[in-house]
Amino acid sequence: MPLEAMIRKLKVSNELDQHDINEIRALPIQMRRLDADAVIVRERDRPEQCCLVSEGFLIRAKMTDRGKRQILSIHVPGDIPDLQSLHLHVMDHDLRTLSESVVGLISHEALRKLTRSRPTVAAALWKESLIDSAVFREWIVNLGVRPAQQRLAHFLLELRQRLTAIGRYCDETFTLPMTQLDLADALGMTAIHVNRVIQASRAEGLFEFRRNEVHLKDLKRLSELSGFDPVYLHQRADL
Amino acid sequence: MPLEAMIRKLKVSNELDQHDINEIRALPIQMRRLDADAVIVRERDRPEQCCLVSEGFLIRAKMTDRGKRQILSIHVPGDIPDLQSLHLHVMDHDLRTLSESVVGLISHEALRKLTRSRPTVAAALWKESLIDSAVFREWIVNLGVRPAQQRLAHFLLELRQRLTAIGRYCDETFTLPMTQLDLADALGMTAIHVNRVIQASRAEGLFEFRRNEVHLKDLKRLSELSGFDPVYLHQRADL
DNA sequence: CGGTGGTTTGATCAAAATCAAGTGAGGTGG
DNA sequence: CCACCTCACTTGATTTTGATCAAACCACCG
Repeated sequence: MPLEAMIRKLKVSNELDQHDINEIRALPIQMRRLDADAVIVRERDRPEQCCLVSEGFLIRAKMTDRGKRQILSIHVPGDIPDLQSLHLHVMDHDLRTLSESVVGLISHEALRKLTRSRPTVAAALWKESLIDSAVFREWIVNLGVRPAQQRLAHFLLELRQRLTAIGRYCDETFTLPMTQLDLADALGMTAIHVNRVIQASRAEGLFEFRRNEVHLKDLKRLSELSGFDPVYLHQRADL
Repeated sequence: MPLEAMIRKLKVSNELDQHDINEIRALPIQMRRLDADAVIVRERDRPEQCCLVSEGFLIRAKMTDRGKRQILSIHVPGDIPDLQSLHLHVMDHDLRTLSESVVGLISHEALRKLTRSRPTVAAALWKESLIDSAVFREWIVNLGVRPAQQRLAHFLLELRQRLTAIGRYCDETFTLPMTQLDLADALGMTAIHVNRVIQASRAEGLFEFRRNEVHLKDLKRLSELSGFDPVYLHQRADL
């Protein structure tokens, strides 16, 4: 049922009619279970299909010539993290699993056929990639101007918002299968510093982060601190 | 002739047939001259048209609640920096001129009509927005992992590459109407530090930057230093 | 001329990186 | 069942990078 997750996700920002939905449901999809930390596509690959997340967490990341890694985004069920490969034929970054995951592979051919036959779906997918872009912009702001603690808080609040939209956030708690080193590579800091920021935040009663579980304890102060404003996620107002 | 610049730009990454090109040429466009540092659209606006750059430089930027500014991207003739507004109705950032500029405004309505009648053009525009996204990703890497001097060098080399594609780079020299403060806001550092990095780079014979003119003196060392690799710009191989 | 915006310099400070050891929990094999 | 291994996390000491503060300087412009 990963296509259901995709439909649900698309509906977060798009209007689709029954016909569109039926055509999406009819997409040929090849399910695949993947271990944690498995490579899905690598920089410079030329994939022939897109990857729809069904279960688990994925990241996109880029390595520099100096051997440093920058995590570019984190992906949750319903996302199609390599949708861009439909038009950009060479990958400019890696796509990997964070945790054990289930993904559905959909061939570019099938997707292209769908976008030709259903312009509304094409527009919805285009829009998804534009939201993806908006998330990158906010990530730039996060790295560029926010100090470490605010940066982490903002990251967590974004994730909270996105997980809420797919019904995977409740009791102010969610799963986040990232090590402190992963967080460091996402937030442009060192693991040691991430650790110190986590401890400081814990001491201040902002949130707990233990064994891949995040528990947000003071949403109000977290959003003041981080300046998180969900406008850039372009979700429908009624969510 | 700003539509010619757009066509030229689209051709950098796309194949368009004569019919497509004719339809693009037929787009109704309203030309406008703008002063330096003029606002085109602001965060939270809901624009009804897109802005095609004809002459000059534009930036996209976001302000935080703390009053800090992060520049997200820089735009040159041929770009449509707010193409995303076609599908994302609320602006999540500002678009302003850097220098005195000429832009062409094209209504969303006309663009939507064009994308419906010419699927190839729709795909080309989608692809442009995906390249935009790829540029954001590299910007994230720049902010996240590269130290100040490499960061600036990378920024300049990207600009060089993009200006070359539109024929505005020659003799290893190009116009860059940014103050050191603008550079600072783009690169996530302070103007003072930008100044020191520029001076150091000048002393090392890497480049000169005076009165809005950049002169690259040692391309080889600049690219080694910055690790610049143009793959992410997704330009056609034959450029 | 004096203002103004941009650049430059120097001195000091703070945030985060780096270096160097730990601890501690879970998993494996003897 | 326990020794031990590994990976993640934690702590402390030290250094570096870049930020902040303060004050010129300089060129262009009205």
